[in-house]
Amino acid sequence: MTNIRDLAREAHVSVTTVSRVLNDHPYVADDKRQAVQAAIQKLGYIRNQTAVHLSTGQTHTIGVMLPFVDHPYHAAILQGIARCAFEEGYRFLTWQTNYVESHEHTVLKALAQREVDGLIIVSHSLSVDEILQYEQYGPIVFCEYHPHASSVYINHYTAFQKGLKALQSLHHTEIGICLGRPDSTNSLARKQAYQDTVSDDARPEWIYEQALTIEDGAHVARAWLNQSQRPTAILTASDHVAAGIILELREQGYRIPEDLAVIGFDGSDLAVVLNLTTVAVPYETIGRHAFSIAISDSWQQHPQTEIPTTLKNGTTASILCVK
Amino acid sequence: MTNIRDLAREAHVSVTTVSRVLNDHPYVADDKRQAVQAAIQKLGYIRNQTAVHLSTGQTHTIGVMLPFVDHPYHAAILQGIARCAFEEGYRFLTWQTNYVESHEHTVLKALAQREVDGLIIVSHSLSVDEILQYEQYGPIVFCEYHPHASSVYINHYTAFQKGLKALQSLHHTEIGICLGRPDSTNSLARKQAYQDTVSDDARPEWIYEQALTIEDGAHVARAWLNQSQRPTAILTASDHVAAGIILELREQGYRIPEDLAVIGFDGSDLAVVLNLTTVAVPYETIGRHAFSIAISDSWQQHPQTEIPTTLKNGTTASILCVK
DNA sequence: CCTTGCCGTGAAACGCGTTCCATAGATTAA
DNA sequence: TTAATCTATGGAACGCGTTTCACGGCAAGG
Repeated sequence: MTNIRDLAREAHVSVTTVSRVLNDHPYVADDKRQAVQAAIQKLGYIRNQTAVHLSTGQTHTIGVMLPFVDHPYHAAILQGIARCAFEEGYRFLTWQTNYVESHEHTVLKALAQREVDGLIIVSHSLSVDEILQYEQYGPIVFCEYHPHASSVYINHYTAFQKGLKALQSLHHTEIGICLGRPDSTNSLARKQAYQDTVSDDARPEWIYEQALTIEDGAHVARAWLNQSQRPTAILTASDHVAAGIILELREQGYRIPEDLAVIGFDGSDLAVVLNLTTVAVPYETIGRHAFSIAISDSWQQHPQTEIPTTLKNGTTASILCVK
Repeated sequence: MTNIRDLAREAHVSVTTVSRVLNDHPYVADDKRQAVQAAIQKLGYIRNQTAVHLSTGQTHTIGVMLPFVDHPYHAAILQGIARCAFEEGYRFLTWQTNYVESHEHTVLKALAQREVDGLIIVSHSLSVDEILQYEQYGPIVFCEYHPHASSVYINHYTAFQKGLKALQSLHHTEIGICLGRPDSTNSLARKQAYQDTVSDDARPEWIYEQALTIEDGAHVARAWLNQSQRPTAILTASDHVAAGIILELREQGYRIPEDLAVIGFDGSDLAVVLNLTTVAVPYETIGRHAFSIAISDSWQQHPQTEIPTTLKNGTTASILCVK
């Protein structure tokens, strides 16, 4: 493997000059520049990026921590990160943690070990304080709302409220909700929105937890079927869950939305094919913003960027469109 | 930032000994080992991975080239790679190329520049020969069949044939197919399977190309509607396209499968919610295999690993299940 | 004519962990 | 008892690009 010292010898210049040519530094005479370029051609030189990384102390790489890469919601954020990273000449490393804390620590350590210049945390189970201890090693940007950290987020409180109010405007008073991991930041905000919005009508047995997948949705549907007092509408925290509920109930001969109105969350392809009413979230935008904060200096101010959501009409909340 | 020389000074040993402690080398006396560990604690030393990479000439990182990260099919492969990478203590970098050749070159250059130890190519538009020129810099594993390269693949010919034969066994003789990028390796194999399997009934106007997304599926449906001679069944190359066709036709008042039988491809969530008959592909398995080949020495023999597919019954090819 | 200041160039240090090689005492095999 | 190993340890080179600093030359400002 030829290196810049070989080039310097070949071109009869110093390594400094070679480095200048490589980095387009202006203070190089034309003849020397050409001599170096000729040497590069002749010896087939290829720059060793690892050496650059060590020398500059930067890897031009951002790490992404997320529980699963194959959930459409995460994939869409990755998409945004990927786009932005490419444009900026950055790379990104993805770590799938499955919400295992030791795995999350591995990721944080990678920042400390300077494997990456910064970290984007899509979702996590470690406490924010614990994570923020690593901020001394580089920027950490959350894709969730955290008041004392850089965060790009959607307001799950108002987003959920949007869904609930839509159901109320369709004269539903008996409304249930589905949540994912019950103690996650997002779930807490959603639960709060539920309690505040339906207030007197809020019922603990109408809060279905641990609902993340299509199968979980089917479980929810069966739980609903077994209840003596059933809500007439359910707002879910993901299109997958909404899909599971709808499929299971249709299977059992129930009609959507006549027997149960359902609203999804995400605005995924599933919502398109099932014509779900859903709270659409621009995940790609979240990824883009998170990335650009991670590579700028602005992260030090812990900027808060709220990304708006929109209610997208389908036919699962009401045959008539929700206005 | 403290480094191993600081540690050596603090612990009154040589840097070599420090390095040995860090790497669990046996030839270190217990007292020295403890002295070093104490120094690590005291000075808060954190290993600089970049220096390790430069020194060892390995990055413990594999690059993944794919056109889009948010397609479920690619996300599932990534999932497999992510799992395997984590288990092996490797990292992976994802590059989204959008099938742009210059972007693909960027990825290949990264291998040459030793940013990654190897490359997994999920899908590409550059020629295989061009890509293989970079094999001198490290392993390159394809997730498609290429006889002269390491590849982990599903046999698109037999997989497609499976779908076609299922339709034939349902007494369809007028069968159309949807393809993605018409000249991709996969499409060529599929086209061949089509021509061989339906032979006399193959019709160029029943080969719908450039069909990749749900919307593309809707286009196909409209094209089908406008044809005077229509196939009675369509085998698609992705569940998205199948979904698009079905939704558009249902919208127009047609019935699936009575008016048109449809079979998808991938075995994605869409297939689940629409109860699609589909050719299920274990993408995660592909990712796992590709990764383990990339980090072993076996790639040099250009191993060929075929991953089997299965036909999954739904209700879009026949009300009765396909046997 | 002298002082700034910019241009062009190179030696050497730097970032930092790994590893080859030499050294020396302690064992074990012969 | 001697030769051959094994254990333990350190110096120094290595991987390789970047950057600081110093220096000579030359043009513009005063």
